[in-house]
Amino acid sequence: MGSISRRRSPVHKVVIEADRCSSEEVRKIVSGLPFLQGLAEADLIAISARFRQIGFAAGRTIHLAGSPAGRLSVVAEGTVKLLRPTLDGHDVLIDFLNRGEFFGNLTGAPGERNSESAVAHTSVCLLAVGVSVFHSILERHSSIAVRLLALTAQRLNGAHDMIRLLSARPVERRIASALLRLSERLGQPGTEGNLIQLPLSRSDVAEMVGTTAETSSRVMSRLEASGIIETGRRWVSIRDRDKLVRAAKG
Amino acid sequence: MGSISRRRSPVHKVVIEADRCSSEEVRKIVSGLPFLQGLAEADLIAISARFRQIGFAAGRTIHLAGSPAGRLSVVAEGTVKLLRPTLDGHDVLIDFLNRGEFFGNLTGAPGERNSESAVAHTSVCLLAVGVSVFHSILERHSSIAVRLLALTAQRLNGAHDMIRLLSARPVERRIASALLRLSERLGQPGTEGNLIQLPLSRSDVAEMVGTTAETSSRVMSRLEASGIIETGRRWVSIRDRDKLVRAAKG
DNA sequence: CGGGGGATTGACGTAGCTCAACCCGAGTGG
DNA sequence: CCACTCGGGTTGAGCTACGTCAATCCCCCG
Repeated sequence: MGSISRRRSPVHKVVIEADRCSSEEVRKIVSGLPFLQGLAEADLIAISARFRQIGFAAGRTIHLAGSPAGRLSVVAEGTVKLLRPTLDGHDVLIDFLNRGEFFGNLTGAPGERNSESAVAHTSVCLLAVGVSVFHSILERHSSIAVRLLALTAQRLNGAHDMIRLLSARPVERRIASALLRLSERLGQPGTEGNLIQLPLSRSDVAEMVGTTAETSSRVMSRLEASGIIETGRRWVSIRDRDKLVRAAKG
Repeated sequence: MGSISRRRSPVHKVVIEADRCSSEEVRKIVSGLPFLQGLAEADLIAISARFRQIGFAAGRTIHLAGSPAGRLSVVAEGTVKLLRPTLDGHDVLIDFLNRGEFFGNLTGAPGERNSESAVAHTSVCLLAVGVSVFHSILERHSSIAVRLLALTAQRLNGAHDMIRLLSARPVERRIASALLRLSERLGQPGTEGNLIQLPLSRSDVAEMVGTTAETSSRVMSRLEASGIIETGRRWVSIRDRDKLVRAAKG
């Protein structure tokens, strides 16, 4: 069936030198941010100037849960993952954030603490502002708060979706739902179905749906054997969305 | 051990006639809303006037997931539960909302749809505004958006906590965590430890942590036998928080 | 070429889902 | 005020999904 044996990961690889993003596009990215739409050109330029860029190599920790939330960060390039530590030590993978999505201190309130750890899943470039600066921006341009509110409500919605997903009981249902969710958020239609644009290991999936890497491997092998997905080392592509939806229902 | 045999539920019972809340306190409640703090007296009064009160008897559906999100509602009295329908039909209990908490269309954007069903868990009194009115309030008093943003960020935080909780694996851990969460949000210190101020059945707990009513019953019996909680028909009280925390760790 | 991280696969034991019977307490209607 | 009913809770007996431990393989990268 089809051409399964694609050797290399089809996921586009993000490479950024350790401490720099490509400088030229910063302004463009900032201006393109969803929560800054509708501002006057002059304001946009002023605001852009307040963001600093920071790069992280894949795997580096951006900040730890519990640390003081000193800034708001926006993903300019690459993927960040948010992890929340459990009471018994290890981490739960809460979400992946891609270009344009933000994390850290959303409200501009001083004294907050990060409630999750942020880790560079690929190498990433971030645009960041300190809380106090961000707070003053919010005060000045209140329309931003309205837009941020909408985006945060959307994120809340996504989190509730995750909660729903996690209460499904046969693990296969959880995994199928998780893959659907990811492919909706990050999927790119291509020749071979819908590739999830993100390096995604079995353990990543496991940490997302609350199971073990072994079980996740078994389930995904099964899904692949049924022609529902196509997968390799750290990548997954949806081959038959309808069947995947059916698997998510049970 | 102690006086287990408390016959009647110690949870304070909310009774409201079917279609009305006690009218007098509406203004007071609206003025006390966290996201309206700091407004001028005159504005507060004007805004209060836009809220209408609606009562629901326990068990009635306030709105269904998928229906047009025509208003923002605030809980004035009683408890509302939010349910999200799963792909295979039944519902997942996402959260309980008590006095002062809001649900529905947070952003004032027209055309949105409710992403979860809201059900009166006890009899409730709601204060509601239509989206368009709410939108105009937001436009006019932008500080409200900033506060709403903070509250929504907090809710997002709570949802992420729920996600973490749900990935814990022995069911006992999930249930212990869920009870802790509830008691932090709703607990009231009393003679017999920390009572969760909310009618809470075994199935409620089950729907929250993604298990069955039977298992939840077994686990809670075990917890009671170990002197960790005290529980009866639709109520739960924490007797030994430390041990409960230990149970949540595993 | 060697090392390491990702993935697969097997064997085994148990947590917990399912089905089912049963009890109890609280409303409700006569 | 009693009887009935119904929803909530408990408990038991299987059966299986899946967690655990362990061995092996295979890319990828240095």
